[in-house]
Amino acid sequence: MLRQTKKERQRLLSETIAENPFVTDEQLATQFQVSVQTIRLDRMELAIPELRERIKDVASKTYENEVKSLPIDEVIGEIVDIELDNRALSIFDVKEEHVFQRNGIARGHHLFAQANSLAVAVIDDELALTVHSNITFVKPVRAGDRVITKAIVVGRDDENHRTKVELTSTVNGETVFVGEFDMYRTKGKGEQQ
Amino acid sequence: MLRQTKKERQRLLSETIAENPFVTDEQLATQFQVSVQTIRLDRMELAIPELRERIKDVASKTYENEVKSLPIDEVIGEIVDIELDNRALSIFDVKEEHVFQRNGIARGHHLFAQANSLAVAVIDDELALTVHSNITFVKPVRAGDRVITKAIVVGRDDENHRTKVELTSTVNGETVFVGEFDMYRTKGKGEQQ
DNA sequence: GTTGTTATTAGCACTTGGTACTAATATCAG
DNA sequence: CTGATATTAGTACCAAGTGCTAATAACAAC
Repeated sequence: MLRQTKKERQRLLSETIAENPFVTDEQLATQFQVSVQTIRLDRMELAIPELRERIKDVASKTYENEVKSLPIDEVIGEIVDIELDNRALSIFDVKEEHVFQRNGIARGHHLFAQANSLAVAVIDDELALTVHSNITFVKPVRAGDRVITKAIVVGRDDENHRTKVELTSTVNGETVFVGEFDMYRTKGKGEQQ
Repeated sequence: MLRQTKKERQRLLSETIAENPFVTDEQLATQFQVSVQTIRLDRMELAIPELRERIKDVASKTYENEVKSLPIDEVIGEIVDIELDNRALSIFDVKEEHVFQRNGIARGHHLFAQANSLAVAVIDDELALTVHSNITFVKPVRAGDRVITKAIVVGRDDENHRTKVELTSTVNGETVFVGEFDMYRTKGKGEQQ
């Protein structure tokens, strides 16, 4: 072969373009010391679109995201059972939009959101805020999984307006997430910040 | 004047392009019922670049803050500065949809999401997952607040694929959130490419 | 009405970064 | 040496423009 095998060049070409989609065929031709036509043949074989299309793709991806801001709304997960100041249960179906594209594992903050929502909901008070929490992601959760989260109120200190809630999330009976939440509540004694 | 004053058309033109930078002069000409040349004169007077430049701008904005371990679109808040495996900074503007209607205080999981996203992003690895975290909501955050979150990688244990990241969020210089995140990463020592 | 000014439209050459296609040449393997 | 594969060259064409000149059109003022 010449300077480099075709295969090797195409491998590097893919990488180069992935790293910097803004590169033109001409620049690539110079870089790999081949003709522009060769680069074009390579792109065709590798099904890599032309510069403008690549840029457009990058741009439209950003644009979609800027518009939608955040998909987390009111309560994450559906509360199916609740006994105020005692315990609560919610269900959250993990979908494609909740997972990392790269590895299909649910982003931690969605599991946290479900737990946090439930911790807030279980407090029988007008105002409940999370003050502190200690959480562990035990096992990866994937799209299609149904996460069942259980909140149990384990302690209450009205002196300091605090309530402690323990959260456990499971998928098919297996624990995937555990957390301890310290919640602030107004009721009990007076003021608020 | 004709159908519309020049001023009014140019005002709408700016708006239209701001809303959708992907529109061509021809489409604009049809929309405003004028010739393509008029649109071009308008763009020139308003100093609005051509379609391709606009798209390139949008694309490069995202690409500037390129993150190896994670496409930027999966991050809550905008990453404004990053030094992989060292530190990162993101900005998140709290809006009405992020707060409790009842008291106007931001829901904890939004702050967590920003912190968690940033903790994932700062890891220079293909796969980064939150394993454990200990967080404290120091002070309530409200709609309109601009939350600046800083992530600092404080420790790394490649034996166990773990990296510890410290997160601090501030609003107007005041700390509102702190957290310690234990992250899992695939690549251990010497496995960097 | 005629004149002046601004606004609009038309047309042409040229640019970038390509596609699509054909044809020639180079390189290597058996 | 021959055939397959790889590479290069060259042409016509496209989108979405820029830059330029020139012709109209619309309206306002005198």
